[in-house]
Amino acid sequence: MANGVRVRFAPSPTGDIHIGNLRAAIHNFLFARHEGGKFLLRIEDTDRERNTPQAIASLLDYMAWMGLDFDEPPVYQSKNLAIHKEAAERLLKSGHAYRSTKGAEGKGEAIIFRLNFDVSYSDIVKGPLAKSAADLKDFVILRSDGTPTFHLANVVDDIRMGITHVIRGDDHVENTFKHVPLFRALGAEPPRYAHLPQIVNEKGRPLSKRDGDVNVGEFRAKGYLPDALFNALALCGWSPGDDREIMTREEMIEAFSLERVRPSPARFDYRKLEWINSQYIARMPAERLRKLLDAELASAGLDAGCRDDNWWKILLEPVRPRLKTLKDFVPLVRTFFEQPETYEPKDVRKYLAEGNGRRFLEDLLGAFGAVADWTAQSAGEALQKYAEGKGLKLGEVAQPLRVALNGRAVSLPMDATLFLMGKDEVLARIRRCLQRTAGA
RNA sequence: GUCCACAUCGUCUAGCCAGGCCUAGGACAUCAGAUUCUCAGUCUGAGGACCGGGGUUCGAAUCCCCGUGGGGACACCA
Repeated sequence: MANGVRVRFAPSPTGDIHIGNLRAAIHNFLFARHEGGKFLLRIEDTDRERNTPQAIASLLDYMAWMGLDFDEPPVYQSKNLAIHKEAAERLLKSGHAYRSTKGAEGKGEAIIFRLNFDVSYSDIVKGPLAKSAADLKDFVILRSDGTPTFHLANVVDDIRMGITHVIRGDDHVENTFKHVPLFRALGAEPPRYAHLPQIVNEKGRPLSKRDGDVNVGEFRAKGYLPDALFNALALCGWSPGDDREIMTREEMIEAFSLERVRPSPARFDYRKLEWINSQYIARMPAERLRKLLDAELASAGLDAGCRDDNWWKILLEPVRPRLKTLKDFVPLVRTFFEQPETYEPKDVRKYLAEGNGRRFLEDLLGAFGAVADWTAQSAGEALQKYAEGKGLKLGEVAQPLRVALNGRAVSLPMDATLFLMGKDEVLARIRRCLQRTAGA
């Protein structure tokens, strides 16, 4: 099924990947995989000042993080400079271009491509597009300093790489009227084009850095999973045509087609990404999740070294549905590593000062103390039995206990909390709370 | 200003190309109810859209025209 499809993602490495570009990369990837073709990477590193080695390393790192595996070694555009120049000279000889100093302000002669004829092409997502000679004008392909412009470099490299489909943002639609004739003048058949709609912000304008959260790095830092981001971005401008939204990569590959990409701009839905992320967390294998969460603890300076498999097993179940992102984890479990610094006054008043909360806590000291084998089940049962014995609803004792253990009336379910905290710690915290809130 | 596309719930979209199956489907978000030891989650339900105007047609969200709106492109940037 190798039908010769070759596509490329051609970012200029400026340190981080904008989600608009990332979406283009994803669609290129999906298309290549769907067609059984090749997905290539070309690093457009001709701007030497901005394109540092670290920027390139970070680009490669993000590609790997997203699982955007390319099929051939990356092509570095900066290495093709001589070839670009040679192409410009060939166009000069063939009469497609000419030398001129126009608009250069004394910089010397540049090579200009002659564009004085009608151009048309058929875009896979936008349909047939045409421009008449009157609306087109000659353009520079080789600057007076001998360096190629984007248009020349882009086209020459695409020819060299055997690119069959160019899938990119639709801010390039107009450029294509330059690129198509360039391909022909260089004796090559132009590739098929698919221009992806822009991703816009709240105001309908293209996403810019000022909007915040536009770079992959920011999403990674905020605890989003690469697969969730991939899924959300794949759905940006594209849909499988049925009602599926959460899809595995294989399902997306299977369903993907450029014909189904919408031509109109799309706002990126951050809330939906959040939801998608929570879905991925909910479905993720426990082993992987544990590894990721362990890293979260480490970066928060919390040592989980002494926690065993069972501890994690008990923890994961109630934690999963509470995570929208990985960053929600530490606040949920900090209480298992550190005593509460303060007791929420509102909760103290409601659950300890006003009712019989303090009495319950004192009783619980005994009830818990009597539990020999401390598990989530046994600790939970002790609590339940105590409540039943008093003719109380579980909540009536659970809430005061929450305040004593966590400093506030919100926590994971009590059975898990009791176990995860450990018997000694539970008893110690109850005593401490009784002391600190005495007379409150 | 010129040229080019675009326009369905608050948002992302299905439907449009091949007009009737659309009293316009799904998802996120919102609201309500249920479950419940808190918070989440889950389940059930509700509200919510074819930009406007003309045409074509027995019939238009779907085809055509005009208008409007927001956008893109007009560099010796990429």
